[in-house]
Amino acid sequence: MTQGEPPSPSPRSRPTMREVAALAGVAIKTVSRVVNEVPTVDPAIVARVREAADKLGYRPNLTASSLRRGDGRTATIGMLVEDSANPFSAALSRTVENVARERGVLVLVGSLDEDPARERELARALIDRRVDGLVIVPAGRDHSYLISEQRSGTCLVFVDREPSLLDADTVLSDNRQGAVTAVNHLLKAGHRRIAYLGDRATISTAAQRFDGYRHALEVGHIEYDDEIVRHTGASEESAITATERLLALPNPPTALFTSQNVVTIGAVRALRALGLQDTVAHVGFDDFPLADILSPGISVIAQDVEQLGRTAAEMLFRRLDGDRSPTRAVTIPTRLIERGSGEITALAPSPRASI
Amino acid sequence: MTQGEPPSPSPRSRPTMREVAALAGVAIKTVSRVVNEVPTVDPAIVARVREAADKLGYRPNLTASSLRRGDGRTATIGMLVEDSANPFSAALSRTVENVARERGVLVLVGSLDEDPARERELARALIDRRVDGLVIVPAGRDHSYLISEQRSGTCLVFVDREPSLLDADTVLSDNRQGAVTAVNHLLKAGHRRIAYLGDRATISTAAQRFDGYRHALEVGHIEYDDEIVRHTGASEESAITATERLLALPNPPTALFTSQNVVTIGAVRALRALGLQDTVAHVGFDDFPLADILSPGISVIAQDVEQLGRTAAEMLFRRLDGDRSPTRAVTIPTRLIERGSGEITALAPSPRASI
DNA sequence: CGACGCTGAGACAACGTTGACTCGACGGGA
DNA sequence: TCCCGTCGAGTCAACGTTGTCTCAGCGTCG
Repeated sequence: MTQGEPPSPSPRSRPTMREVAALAGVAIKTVSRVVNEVPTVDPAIVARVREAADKLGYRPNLTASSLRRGDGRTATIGMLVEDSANPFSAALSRTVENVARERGVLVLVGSLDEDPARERELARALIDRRVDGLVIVPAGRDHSYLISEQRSGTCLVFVDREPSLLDADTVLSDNRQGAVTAVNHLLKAGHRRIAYLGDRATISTAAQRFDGYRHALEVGHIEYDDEIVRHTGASEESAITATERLLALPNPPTALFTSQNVVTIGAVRALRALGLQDTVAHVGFDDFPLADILSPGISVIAQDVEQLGRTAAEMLFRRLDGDRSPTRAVTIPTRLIERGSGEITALAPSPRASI
Repeated sequence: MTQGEPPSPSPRSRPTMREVAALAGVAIKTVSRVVNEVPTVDPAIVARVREAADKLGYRPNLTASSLRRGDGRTATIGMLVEDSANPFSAALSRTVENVARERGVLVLVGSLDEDPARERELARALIDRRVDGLVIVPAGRDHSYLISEQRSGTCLVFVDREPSLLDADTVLSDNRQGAVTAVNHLLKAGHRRIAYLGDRATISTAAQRFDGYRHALEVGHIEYDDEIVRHTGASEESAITATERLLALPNPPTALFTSQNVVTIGAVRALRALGLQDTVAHVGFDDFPLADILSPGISVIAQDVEQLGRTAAEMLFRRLDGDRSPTRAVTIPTRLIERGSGEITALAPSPRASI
């Protein structure tokens, strides 16, 4: 296990402009000008300063620089997601990172795990580090604590879920319409008994998707039945249990609409464990990796995560560039991807149902 | 699309200690003491300062604070991964985030996309922001550019891949042994013609896994055959193509060892497209979500990502806490997970092979 | 009763950098 | 030839905070 020598016998501290200036025989300010590529410096001096900087391994201190600079910008933004290891959050933050990269901006990422207290803590921690702006997939239902920060000039953009008690730019998927599309798709395949399985109803996206579900049923003249509706949390286990219970009902659903990717995966597992994956139709909200490779492939309402992230990041940077227009709420359309599971047609009433 | 009113008519700047001090009628230093919870302040004054701070929405400026403080710590670390949207990278950075969280440290994440130039740029960008330390999954093969940074006191820990031309703490999976286990598993099922499909051989993990592959063959007295070895990049497309070509050979392999998760997924797709998923045995290196739910389930050599990330983060923080012991290289064992695809036994020479 | 220690708060400088200003040298036009 | 504008480099202070020192007030003890 042991490898090398002590990493650094004397961890001498980082060289500063002062030292570079001394070595190059110029004033600190001249070093500053060279570092910032101010064009009015004699090329010979530029060369001398560069040489001295390289020799010392000088790296500018952006922390000090942003403190002194007029705009106080740190070229860093914060991103708060539900869980950076979850594919949706990961794809979202990666997109934001890509947009930020184009501008030399780095991203501080924090995971909230659906904990409103953690949201506040992390938002504060980011603000204390003076990030230029924040992209937030909120966990909480009260964002008034951000009002003063917003007023102090921190730009905020909400993605995937809307802010509450706060006026801020927002980018959402068209959750309601997506759910309507999903349910209509199942109705078209002849299903009349379509279960809803989703995240906790306090989460705004879940609520919107549920609303779409109910709306589509209503338009389709299907009576709403509480018994086949489950607002489980976003955990595979609870989704599995809920699915098992639904299908064990005396009058079980012939189709499932699952409104979140973890829930969808739980349902997929449960259906396979019961051997019902080719019997019970299933459409999930949110695409997920390998959904196409299962048999049957899982039909989903795919969110355009790339578009969500890119739009949010671009809105943020537009604000940072001085855009003072009224806040906007942008809706990104979703798309039905047919892969098989959603195209299973309704059976004649099952034996169980006819008992 | 349009929503609210202008977000902030006058984006007045953030309150400072000076303003809090003025409002509370005390000296700036006293505010500092209250903020830092120095116990020698009169409770009445503490209350007055707190009130003033709340009223103004004061938030300390960690940027300024870390500049002035003796240790210059920013309570921020950097994490460079291959692609934060890839499940392996995402899980790794999430683990690091969790460890950091316990200490109130935030994580700046950057994706390298296997680009050594980007590695250098991002490492520099992080250092310029004076992160306390760096956890790196390197893309490049020369890390000497970090020597001076290391000497200047920036702590570095490498994960998943080792540093080159630099002595630094390292946490690796036991890649060679994992590959040996995979190949042995296939040998045990009777396979004698086992293809290797992996990432570019310049990547150290890929090289180690390839080495394990060769070693296991040698020990098993199987002659190495260049024809069934492909060092494709880590893209699904190239893995699909490579798999197709391998199986179209006059003497095709009866088993596949894929040495990286994206490559594994590509191979899985290709096998299914060819209808060979129940015929050709397959073990992949790296677990991936839903590997268990496919049919057959994909047998894998699972890395203990949690352990990798946690160990790396803990090593980093130990250094930050002043550990000056020699650098260490820790190896994390891997684990074979049997799910079906790796347990397919060798067939009698296929018709094609006997032509 | 006076010197002394202690406690709690303020004054001041400094962290590394940059904005605003200054100053010397040089060149061109009157 | 002289003055003024220009250009390039330097001086100084300040960003928001904290380490160090100072100092006033008070209680205590010989």
